[in-house]
Amino acid sequence: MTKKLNSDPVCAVDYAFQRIGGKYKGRIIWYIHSFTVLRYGELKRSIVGITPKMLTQTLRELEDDGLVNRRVYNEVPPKVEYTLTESAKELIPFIDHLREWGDKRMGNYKIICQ
Amino acid sequence: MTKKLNSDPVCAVDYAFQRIGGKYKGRIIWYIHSFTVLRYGELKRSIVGITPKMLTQTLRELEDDGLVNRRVYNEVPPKVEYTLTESAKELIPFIDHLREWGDKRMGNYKIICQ
DNA sequence: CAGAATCCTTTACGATACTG
DNA sequence: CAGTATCGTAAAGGATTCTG
Repeated sequence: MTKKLNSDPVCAVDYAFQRIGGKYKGRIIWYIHSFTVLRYGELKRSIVGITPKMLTQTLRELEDDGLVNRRVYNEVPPKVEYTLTESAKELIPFIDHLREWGDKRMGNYKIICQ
Repeated sequence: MTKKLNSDPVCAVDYAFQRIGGKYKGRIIWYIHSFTVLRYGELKRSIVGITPKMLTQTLRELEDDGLVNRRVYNEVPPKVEYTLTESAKELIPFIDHLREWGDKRMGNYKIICQ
């Protein structure tokens, strides 16, 4: 199973934050957007330090919420590609805004991302 | 003490989400923005179900992160007002966009907020 | 390669009572 | 009114091992 239900959202802001909150969701969406399409292993290498469990779990939640598409190729070795849905793409301009906002204020933390 | 350090953000997106994540931050920012200025008790009544502990803790984190101003009047009974900083105001278009996005997709949950 | 399974730790959050 | 303090629960996240 993917995850416990979040507590019911009490408003749209709340609802939205529940979908894209969590430790990795913002980054995952941003990375997939940056590369248009990413395989599981590529994501794994991009999100430094994430465990396979968390990556899978987070991707499933995003899929369940209609934010990412999961495409499985029937090959050996296996190949799975992740892309953003149209719904998720609507979020990009403002995740970008958020990124700039964060960038301006990060100061010390200057580990590069993306 | 207000809170444990979040794990170090690894990029600007991450950094930003850490500042405005959590169960109540989005809503608190949104409410203060809607009313321009809110007292502690008014916030308490707006954020239905929040405990004083969580409200205080969340407000302190927002203050520490430079997102809200806390103004204390030296009166009896006490009076404390919260407003958004310029930095937080930059986030409003983003949160508004997010709110619209959430609103479009909420479906069932139609408890009104604001 | 792309994960699933299991177990465990940490952190967020909640209930309740009290105070200047 | 605007908080603190203490204690407890639940959810999020991590480590490690295994598999089709």
